[in-house]
Amino acid sequence: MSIESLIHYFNNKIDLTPEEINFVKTNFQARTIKRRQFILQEGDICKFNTFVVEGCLKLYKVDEHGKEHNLQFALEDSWVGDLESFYKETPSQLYIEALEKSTVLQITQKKQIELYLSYPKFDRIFRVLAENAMIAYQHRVLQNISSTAEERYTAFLKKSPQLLNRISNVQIASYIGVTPEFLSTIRKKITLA
Amino acid sequence: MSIESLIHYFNNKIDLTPEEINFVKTNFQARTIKRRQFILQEGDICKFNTFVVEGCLKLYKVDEHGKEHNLQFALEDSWVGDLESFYKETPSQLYIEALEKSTVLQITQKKQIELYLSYPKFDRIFRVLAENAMIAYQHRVLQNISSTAEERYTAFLKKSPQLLNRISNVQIASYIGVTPEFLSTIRKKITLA
DNA sequence: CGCGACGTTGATTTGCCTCAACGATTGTGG
DNA sequence: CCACAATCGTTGAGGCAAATCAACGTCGCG
Repeated sequence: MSIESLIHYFNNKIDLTPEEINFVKTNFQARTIKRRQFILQEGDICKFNTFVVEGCLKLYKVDEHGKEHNLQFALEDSWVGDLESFYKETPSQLYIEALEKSTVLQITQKKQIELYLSYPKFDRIFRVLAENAMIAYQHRVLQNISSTAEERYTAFLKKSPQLLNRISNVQIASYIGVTPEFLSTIRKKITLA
Repeated sequence: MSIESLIHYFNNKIDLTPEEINFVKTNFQARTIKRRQFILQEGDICKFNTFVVEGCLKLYKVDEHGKEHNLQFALEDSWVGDLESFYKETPSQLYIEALEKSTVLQITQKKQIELYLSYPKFDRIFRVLAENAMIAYQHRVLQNISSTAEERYTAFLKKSPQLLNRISNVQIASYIGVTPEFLSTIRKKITLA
């Protein structure tokens, strides 16, 4: 059962009581997502907070010219969602789409709030998660401001070498903020050097 | 007393008990910072989480060419610190410097942890703060990837018009990720249009 | 008063984009 | 399971947004 991996994930951070385990088991819903299937589209309200058990999804925005800009790749044991839309119940500006066939566990906003109110331990767990995500985005802002595309690409490779085999260069280009064509010239330059 | 503004700030989110108020009063330390004074420098461990009562500070990085890149302006009723360095007790890569004479309230890492352990309410408060900060940085990453410098500047003006009178264009340029020279040509173009 | 930070302008350079084209992979429907 | 379509990765020519470098007047602060 995929729910076991979520229990295991939480226990790795702070041990859960039987009662908490029970709440998690009854309020997270398993779901399988096909490749190219969406679990969130622009204009929709983000109904779920999503934990990835297996597979890979991307969180991205489509700009006014129709171009996609990747904010996040969500792999095994990570969370994905548009938190702003999720908590405030406002229309999302983002998309979440599966890059591979994936299995996920989802909780509704109501139940997520109930989780916090009933078991404050989860305030702590999700506080730490949010802090770490914030720190990661800070690094990314600094990198976008201060580094060249080549530096961003090599930093990406260093930080996420596992993704190289799983994700196309088109997706990586969109994540680091360059066109696929220019990423190609970067890659050529690197292999020559 | 400046501590009252912090109590008020917390009460605006979730009402504090007398005991919690007492903990806050005894564990946050007031401090005044002169203009151009640092409360964090690269290489140091970030010893404090800082609440700004009055004034304005900037959080920034200096790159290998000696250029500054602003991550955050911290005004009244906001928090500033290098959370990564603060929690992990690792050397910081960032600077925090006062842009104006400021008064702040600071808590040490030990006491911040104690705050969470003794009063889980603060896990919730800081979870929400971290989530909101994360969302703001997501927007900034998307903007850096998908918008021109002119769009970033007008978005900045729209979101933070109060800052125009308080902060030099050099600082704003560093925040939106352009050179002061180019910001100047952007501003000229806008006033003409 | 004088010095350093600021804001601006202009000339030149460069990093990256756009558009177009092509072979190689991948995926999929019949 | 094959054939065709779609996506991917690459290359090249040309163009634009923004950086760099240099210079200069202004202002606020010490």
